[in-house]
Amino acid sequence: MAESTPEAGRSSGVTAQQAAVPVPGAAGSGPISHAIFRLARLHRMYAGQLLRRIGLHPGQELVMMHLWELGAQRQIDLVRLMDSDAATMTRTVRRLEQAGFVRRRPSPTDKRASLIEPTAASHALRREVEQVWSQLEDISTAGLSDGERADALAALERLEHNLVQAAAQPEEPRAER
Amino acid sequence: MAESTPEAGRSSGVTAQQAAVPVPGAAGSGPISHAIFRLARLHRMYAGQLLRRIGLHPGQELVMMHLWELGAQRQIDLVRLMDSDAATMTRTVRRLEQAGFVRRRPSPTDKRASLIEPTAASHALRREVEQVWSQLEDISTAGLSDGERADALAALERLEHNLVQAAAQPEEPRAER
DNA sequence: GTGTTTTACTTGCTCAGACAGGCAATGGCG
DNA sequence: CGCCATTGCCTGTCTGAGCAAGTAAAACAC
Repeated sequence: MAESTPEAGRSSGVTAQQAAVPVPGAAGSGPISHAIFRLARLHRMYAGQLLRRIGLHPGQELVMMHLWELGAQRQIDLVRLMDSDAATMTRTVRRLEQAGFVRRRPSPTDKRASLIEPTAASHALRREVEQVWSQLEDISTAGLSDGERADALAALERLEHNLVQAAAQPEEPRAER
Repeated sequence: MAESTPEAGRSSGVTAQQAAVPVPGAAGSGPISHAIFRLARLHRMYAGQLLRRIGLHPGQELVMMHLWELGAQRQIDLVRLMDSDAATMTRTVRRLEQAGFVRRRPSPTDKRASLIEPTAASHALRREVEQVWSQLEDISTAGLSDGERADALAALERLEHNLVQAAAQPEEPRAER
């Protein structure tokens, strides 16, 4: 009785089969929501695998990309760019610093802030990170025509827009609207 | 110089503005991938907020939904259903047990395994969890026609399918096959 | 000047998630 | 029967992430 999925084999690394049908009945109540959940899970998992190969943890690559692109930034700037958390950024920067990818420099104008800048050693990573991103994009959009990609992107952004809107209005403030 | 986003305001709770434009240049290299990332982030954040109100952490609701629907399950079954991790499941079940939502019962046939079953107290949660899911679905798909929802769902599943496929074949092993 | 508020950052807690290691029960095979 | 690989579960460790609280500097008051 308990054995429902006879093919459920490997449990580590890249499990593919189950990810396709994780929640049997719950999918009925919220198909889109659930699809977002599954897609996010897979995407995150895949990105994590690719990033680990180059010595980064998920999230760290975003910090590095911003730094490479914009140059030295304060932590609060990184927080706002990534819509992250100040506490998380403190620790992420510290780990990137320990890994030798970033360096801290006191801000010349603000003693509270420190400027985070990428080290020379980190530049070797840049290519690899960009490769990971393009690889992830290729995998995700494999077999899609340009039109289909545009449609998919539009759909994703539409959903995102809805959530952003909802986040802006915590609870429908008025019945009419 | 460091002040690039003048409107960047609140930093706690539901930040909406930045989420719409988090990665300026990186979005160019991987628009779909990045849209998935942003959507996942928002969706996760919103689900987390709704779940916290009913006393659950993200992920716990999935365990409970499976238990409500399928009845007592071994941990390994839950792991496979959710495509989760055995270690994570150990701790999640322990916390749900401490919260009084599940109970452990030794398996009659396998001394290694224990059966996890929802408590009577947990049934009160079921409605709330289902409400959270439908609320999340409503928010995500607000203003979408039936056709648009179907399109969005298809797009999400198409992307998911691609990632599942890619996960099944770690690195293109052979050109033919 | 002094006082208050805001800002930048840090630390503490708790959670999920991934990985590695380990332990005990299971089940197959000679 | 006994050996041995597998299975189910647990612990330790590391990561991101969220929330709460605290510190120090800055900015803005008066």
